[in-house]
Amino acid sequence: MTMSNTGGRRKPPTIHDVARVAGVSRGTVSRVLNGGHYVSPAAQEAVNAAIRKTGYVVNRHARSLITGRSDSIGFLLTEPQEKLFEDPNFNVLLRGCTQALAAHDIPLLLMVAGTEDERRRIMRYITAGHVDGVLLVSSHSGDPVAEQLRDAGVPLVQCGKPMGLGSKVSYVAADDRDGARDMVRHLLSLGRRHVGVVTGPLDTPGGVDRLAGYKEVLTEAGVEIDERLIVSGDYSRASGEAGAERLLERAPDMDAVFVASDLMAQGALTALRRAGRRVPEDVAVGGFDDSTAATESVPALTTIRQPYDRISNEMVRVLLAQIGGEDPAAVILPTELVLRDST
Amino acid sequence: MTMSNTGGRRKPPTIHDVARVAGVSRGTVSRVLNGGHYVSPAAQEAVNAAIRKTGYVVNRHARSLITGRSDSIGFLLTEPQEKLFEDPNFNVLLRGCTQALAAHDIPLLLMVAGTEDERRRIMRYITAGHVDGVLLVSSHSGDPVAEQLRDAGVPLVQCGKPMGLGSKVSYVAADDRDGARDMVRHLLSLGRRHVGVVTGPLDTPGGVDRLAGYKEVLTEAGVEIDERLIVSGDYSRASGEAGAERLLERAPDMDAVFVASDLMAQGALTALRRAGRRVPEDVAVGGFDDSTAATESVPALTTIRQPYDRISNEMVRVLLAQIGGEDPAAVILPTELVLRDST
DNA sequence: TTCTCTACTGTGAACGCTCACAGAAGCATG
DNA sequence: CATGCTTCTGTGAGCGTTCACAGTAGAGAA
Repeated sequence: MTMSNTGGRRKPPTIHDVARVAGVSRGTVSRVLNGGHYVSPAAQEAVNAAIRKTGYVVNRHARSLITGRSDSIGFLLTEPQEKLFEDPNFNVLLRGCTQALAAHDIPLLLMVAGTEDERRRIMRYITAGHVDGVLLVSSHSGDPVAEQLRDAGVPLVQCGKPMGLGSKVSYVAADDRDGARDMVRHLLSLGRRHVGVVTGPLDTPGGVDRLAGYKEVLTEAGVEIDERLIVSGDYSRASGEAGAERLLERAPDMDAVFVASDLMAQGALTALRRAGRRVPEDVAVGGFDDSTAATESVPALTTIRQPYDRISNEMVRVLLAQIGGEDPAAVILPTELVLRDST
Repeated sequence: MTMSNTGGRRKPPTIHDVARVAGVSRGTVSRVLNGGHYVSPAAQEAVNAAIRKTGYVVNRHARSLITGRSDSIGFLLTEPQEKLFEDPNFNVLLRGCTQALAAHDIPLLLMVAGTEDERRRIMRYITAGHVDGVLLVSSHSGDPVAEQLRDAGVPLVQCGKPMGLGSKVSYVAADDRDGARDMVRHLLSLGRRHVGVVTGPLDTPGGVDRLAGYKEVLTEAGVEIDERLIVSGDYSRASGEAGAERLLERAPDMDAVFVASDLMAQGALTALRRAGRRVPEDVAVGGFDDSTAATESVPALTTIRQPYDRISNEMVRVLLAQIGGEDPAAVILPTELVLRDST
């Protein structure tokens, strides 16, 4: 007479069971589980065999209860929700972080703070110690969440350079300024001299740095900076379209434009097409990000590749280091010019 | 002389602290926390006040240790990783599930099983009871993961109809067949009679059902089914492009095409443009999904809207019900025809 | 009065693990 | 031979909850 297995989950084996099977004590099993120092090779072996035999998996709740660590980390997105859907980079980042954490056997908790209500609940959850650290993604980068978390003593790494420089918060970012420089240099090298720019939001470091790179290269090349050729956007498709329209209106002789995100560049292409300009013959267009939008556009966008795979890896590395007691760190990664059909 | 706060996190208050402040016992606090039955109004009040005052948040690890529940659920994606980046619907689904779960105060663990190795680790994690249930997204829907989880007694809801009908697995899906019918009827109503189709993968129910809907409407309308007008794709942009190319080659008189995903439809637009066909004048194009790809295309795609917000809500609802002891359930949601510029 | 029933409250035990400590065994040193 | 050191092992306590149980108080019925 055997019990039927169907339906209910059977109770999983505990550290006790493993100890019994291996013929050792709980303590020894625990030591094997946590690095195996001060354990004889024989015991080590016996315990591992018993783990395999019983199919034991550590109960993380019991462990966390005593260690105070949760051995899980939060991926926090504080964005109006449309952003999540619009930004193709987000996926890449999320996937990268999941993978990097999986290598450490650390689960990722996804938290989206769209509304004020969600924000409060999430903050309570985090500060209650239910995650060991937070990977923060938020583009309106004066985000109070970062400071709140830092003040609560929660290890934190932000994606992208934060606004308040004084705040000691770790971050990982691409080199926006240098990327912009590369792109504008490239446009100049094509012989274009009336180079417009649609910037990102100028209350974010990314927006500011990309504009700074643009100005720097023009000055360096002896091209006078023309305020008519500078308009600002907010990284959305629509703002790219509107921005390009305004540029054409103000400076019809524009022969190239650096658009500070691929999504905006897509919008700019639409506006240029509507105005009867050929790309790249009449106007060369340069984007930023190398997102999926860049390859899907017609023509495909010349753009600046942000190394999102490396960014996610670095974010995880820096966060784990910080949880391990190290000081906050800033990492800036190089970008790369990707040539396609729009220039 | 006060201790500095900076740096370390202070120890959070426990249920003991709350009990002391409220002047009641642990048991009473616990009862308030779990629904408040058999608690006097006065005690109720005192406990709530004490919770506010102390800033108490329940320690989920301690709770889980004794209840056996984890009060968290897993969002499992078993896909080759490119899919994650390509599919704009994935974001919508993920966001929807996060939100629906947040309403129940349940954290979502994101798990991506790209490699065989990841798959094994994740299965061990899940079957060890570290999540109470799983939301499964996988397009190659003969996925063994579903059966494995079901056999392990893990509550499970799949997104999209699973292949093996015999397996008693919950799922939530859009009405693919009916959506396809609507689209093809629409194309016929425009006076088109040479309607091609680029199907989804025919080893998936979605692919099969959309094709079935197509055939059904044609037959119903007395239009003979022409095998030259049927090619199959795999939902990727590239396969849509190749598919449309093959259709034009085999049936140059094609005046409409139903493409079983927006992403493929984008590819089809590229192929049609290259072949010198105007859309929608020469060839009307209908997509499927109403993803962001549909509005970003030029021209914007007429498509079939899948109610992803409702799908995610239903997935969560069905999963929680199943965790609560109810039987597996299948939910099929209606689609909607969205008219844009491509037809 | 005495009993029963209901509404409420407190208490000890347990969940599965890690940590600190105590102790044993082996070996070299005084 | 005692002493110290290193390497290894077992044991009790406790992490913060929930749960089952016992118990109290008050109301109504006999």
